[in-house]
Amino acid sequence: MFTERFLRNRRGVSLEKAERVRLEAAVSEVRSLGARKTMARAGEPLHESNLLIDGIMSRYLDDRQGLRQLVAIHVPGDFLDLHSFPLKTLDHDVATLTASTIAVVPHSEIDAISAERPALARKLWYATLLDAAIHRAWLFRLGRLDATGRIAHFLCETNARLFAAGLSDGRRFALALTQADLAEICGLTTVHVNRVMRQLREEGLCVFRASLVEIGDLEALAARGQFDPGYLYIENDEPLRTRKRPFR
Amino acid sequence: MFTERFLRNRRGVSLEKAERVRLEAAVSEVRSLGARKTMARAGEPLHESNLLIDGIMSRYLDDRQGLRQLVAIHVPGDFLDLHSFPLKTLDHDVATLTASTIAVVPHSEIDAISAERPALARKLWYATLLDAAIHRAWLFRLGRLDATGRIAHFLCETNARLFAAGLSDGRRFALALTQADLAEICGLTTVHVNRVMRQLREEGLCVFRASLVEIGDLEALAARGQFDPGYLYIENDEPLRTRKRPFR
DNA sequence: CGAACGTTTGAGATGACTCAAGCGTTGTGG
DNA sequence: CCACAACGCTTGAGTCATCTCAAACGTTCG
Repeated sequence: MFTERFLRNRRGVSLEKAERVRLEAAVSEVRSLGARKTMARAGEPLHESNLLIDGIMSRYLDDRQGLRQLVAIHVPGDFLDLHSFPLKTLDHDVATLTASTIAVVPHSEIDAISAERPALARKLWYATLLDAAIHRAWLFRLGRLDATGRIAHFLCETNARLFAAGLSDGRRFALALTQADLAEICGLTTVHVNRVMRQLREEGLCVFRASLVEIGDLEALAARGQFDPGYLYIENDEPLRTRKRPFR
Repeated sequence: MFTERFLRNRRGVSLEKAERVRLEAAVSEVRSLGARKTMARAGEPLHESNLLIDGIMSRYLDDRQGLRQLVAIHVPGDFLDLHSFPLKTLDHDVATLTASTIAVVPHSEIDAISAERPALARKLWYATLLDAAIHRAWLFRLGRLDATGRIAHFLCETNARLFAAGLSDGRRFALALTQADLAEICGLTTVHVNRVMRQLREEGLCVFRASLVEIGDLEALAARGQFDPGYLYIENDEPLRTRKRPFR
């Protein structure tokens, strides 16, 4: 039940019944966190990892003026900071964006799992590498796309991830982020995010209002953000696939 | 001998003698590759991973106009595309930048290792998460730093990584990249990279000429790029540490 | 009702880009 | 051994995307 969305709809790693039972048994506690709360800080030694059950969380790095760069967001089903199991400490901070519920898994349990069940351990490894693949897509976004492309790419990605988790129908989903959050994700200013959102709205590509994203033209939005869902390793991703179109 | 530099000087994961022997035994072949050769393409099913022994390699994503964004570079000691073991296919291309030598490790061997030696398997996992930590630093670089900061940050990072591998004295190292490579790494144009390099040279922070990087003022360079080596998990990183200074 | 927060819009500044051209070095074939 | 092509580096001039600063408006919540 806690693990219902974990690795859901990912190619080649569907969890067997026994594995799911084992993972459920590893949960020591369920916690609720308010919106905008820090959960872990860079450098702290950690002894547990957390499965996100509900809510949106973020991982970020601060610059020397106190501005943030988000390096990841997490949606329900993600195994948060599983990275801290091999690494022991994190290189970044983790915080909630919206109010969230997490299932706590002590590292000692993951230890036990990796000795008992190499196949399940490999699926946990896979989950962390999916995060790395998403990091790479974010690098592409920041390095090669203009402001409109970055927002378009992010919205397509989030649509796809929520679709895999069963939280988007492929066109429409709840997302309680502010324009300032989008700015910290896309390396832009809030003001400019606002102008881009207006443009996307006026062109009919996407409307983001009252914590609801409605994609008007997925094909055009994906083209604008040069988005291809391949890196998310989603099984049955037909509703997300679009014809590749030339840029602009 | 192939694994001499693998995880060298990383906190908490020094390889035991027996582990090193096991890993050496897993190498099926050693290959040489010329400069600028593609080694693996996105989407291809892979059945082996490679330990980089000598040379510089890159991982990149193409945009729709054929421009590249590099998402990682690899230096000797890195386990290239170990990601492909859990993921089966990669989401990006891998290519040499300079002529390189690699030790091939079949996935079947990694499979055997993860059943036989959970502790060593966890060190392999750790190595892939180090890549992810570096991705996050690159995200910070692209999202929050200006052109000069990006180049400064990249040069500090590369200095630190080569230092860990025993290939930099902490101030001076060989690096056979072109300004066009730096542009693809930092999300800039070649022309602008050239202007930034001149500026760094004129300010005495760093000279990059004839495939040799000489850092004139590491403290100032690190401050300019807001670089802190923590995310590289390097043991005995004193020569790399600098006082944190306000930006600019 | 007022404070806090998020969104929206305008005007002007600027960092990085584009286009264009020249220079130096290296490697190769005649 | 020279000529020339290929490549990488360098510089200039003009343009444009995004930022900064500033202010106003709407909504929510206590």
